[in-house]
Amino acid sequence: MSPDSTHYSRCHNVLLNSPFFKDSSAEAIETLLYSMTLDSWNVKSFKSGLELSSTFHIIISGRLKVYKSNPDSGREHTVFVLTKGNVFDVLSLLDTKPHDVYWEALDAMEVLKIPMEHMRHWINQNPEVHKAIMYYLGERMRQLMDVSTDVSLHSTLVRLANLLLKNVNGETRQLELINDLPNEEIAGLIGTTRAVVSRHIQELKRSGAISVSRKQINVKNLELLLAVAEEKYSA
Amino acid sequence: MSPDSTHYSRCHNVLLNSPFFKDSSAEAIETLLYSMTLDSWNVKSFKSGLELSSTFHIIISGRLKVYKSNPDSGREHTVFVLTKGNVFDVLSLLDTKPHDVYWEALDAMEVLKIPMEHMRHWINQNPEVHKAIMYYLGERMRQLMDVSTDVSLHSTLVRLANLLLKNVNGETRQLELINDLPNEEIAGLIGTTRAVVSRHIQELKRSGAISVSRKQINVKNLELLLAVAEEKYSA
DNA sequence: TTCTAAGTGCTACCTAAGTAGCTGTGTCTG
DNA sequence: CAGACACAGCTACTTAGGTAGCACTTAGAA
Repeated sequence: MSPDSTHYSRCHNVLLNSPFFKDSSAEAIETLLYSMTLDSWNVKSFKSGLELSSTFHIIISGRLKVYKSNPDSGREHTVFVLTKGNVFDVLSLLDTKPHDVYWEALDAMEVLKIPMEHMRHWINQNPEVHKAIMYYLGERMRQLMDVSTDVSLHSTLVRLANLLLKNVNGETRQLELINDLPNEEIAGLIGTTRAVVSRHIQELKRSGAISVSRKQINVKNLELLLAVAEEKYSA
Repeated sequence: MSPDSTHYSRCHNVLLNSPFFKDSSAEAIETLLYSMTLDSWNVKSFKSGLELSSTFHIIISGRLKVYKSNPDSGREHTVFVLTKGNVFDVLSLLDTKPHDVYWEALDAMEVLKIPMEHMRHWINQNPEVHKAIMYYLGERMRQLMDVSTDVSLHSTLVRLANLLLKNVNGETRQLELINDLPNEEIAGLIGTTRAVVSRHIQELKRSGAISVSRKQINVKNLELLLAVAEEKYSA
């Protein structure tokens, strides 16, 4: 991407604010940006592990879900929702082992891409980024630990309440990142099915914790939602 | 630990073979070993996140389970079983955020310990280890991804079969790492309860896939077990 | 050796969660 | 503007998995 592209400053900004590039020098980032290409993906674009093992990506805009699926039952479980400044696939960067994870765009997206080998080379040239990368991996691992035990330790109602709490902005009380997702996607996020989510949303609505309109959940009573999440209140 | 300790060569060997120290020079490892202390832990020793955030550990012998628990229900879910050459807590190494995970020794253990700050300093002095650390983290993340979706995508029977398959030695057909664990611990590993594990073990026994004696499972029919794991056979 | 605790196997029961299917409604597209 | 989809809500039903409790066995400590 050339510095005189109309998108350049926007992309540059995303990189500067990305936790992944926290310790990178401005020069290093500019060098990197120079060898990257901006790409547009439609909503619901689908990628599998194989396709992404040879190209490294950085999200400029839009959301991407990372999920595993069981082809027999058709069930899906979303592990992450990645957004602006996040990178993928970080595992393919570390080694070349295969990886049975799928990716799907939740919105129309803009991504910067670069051949995996270029990225590895850039990292070797800029060893000061190792620290930020490890920090980034730590953050991801922390999230994964939570996801991994969530399903067996908590009921679906509690998981739903926790999902809402994790994504509600303390100030504005607005849902972020997972707003405007259909029930089906919410189900994937907490490892259950559409019907069950719908059922629990009704419960939370009836108890006054939330209000609902099409593809939109509003948190009405944060304390109540907290009580549900802590298994103190059974809705 | 001084080089003339009776345990020195054994510890030295573990470090040399640890994936975490793969890229470290012999000198660097010796320097590190010099400022570490060997400690013995009893079976069932229990540590919480707080205690381990200020000291870094390497396992010399014995197994350690890393788990999360729900104090209300008493349920536990084991995320990892760490063994010789593994290190903990790797997350506390990367940042200082708290971490609600628990550790418990499955056997009597020997661990090498060193203050977290010392370890961080040693890593800074030996940047060539960054690569091995990232690789190690990648491996852990891969495992976590599997754990995280396992519970919602597969039935307990399938998870049990998978657990056995993952830990069976292809050559000897012996269970490794998780052998001699009581049903209760196996339950924790697949995110369910003792009674359910017992039930499914009976099923697998009846179908001829495994044979069982006290705290011991033997794989009898690998193909059958594979069929169960792939949801082709319902036992 | 005896006694206790830990571990397993099993019965009977309960319920949260999953399945199937239908209706009405809002939204996008041709 | 019309038709097709996508989505939410709801009913009725099924079932895997969780709970409780007890008897028997084995291992290890006293």
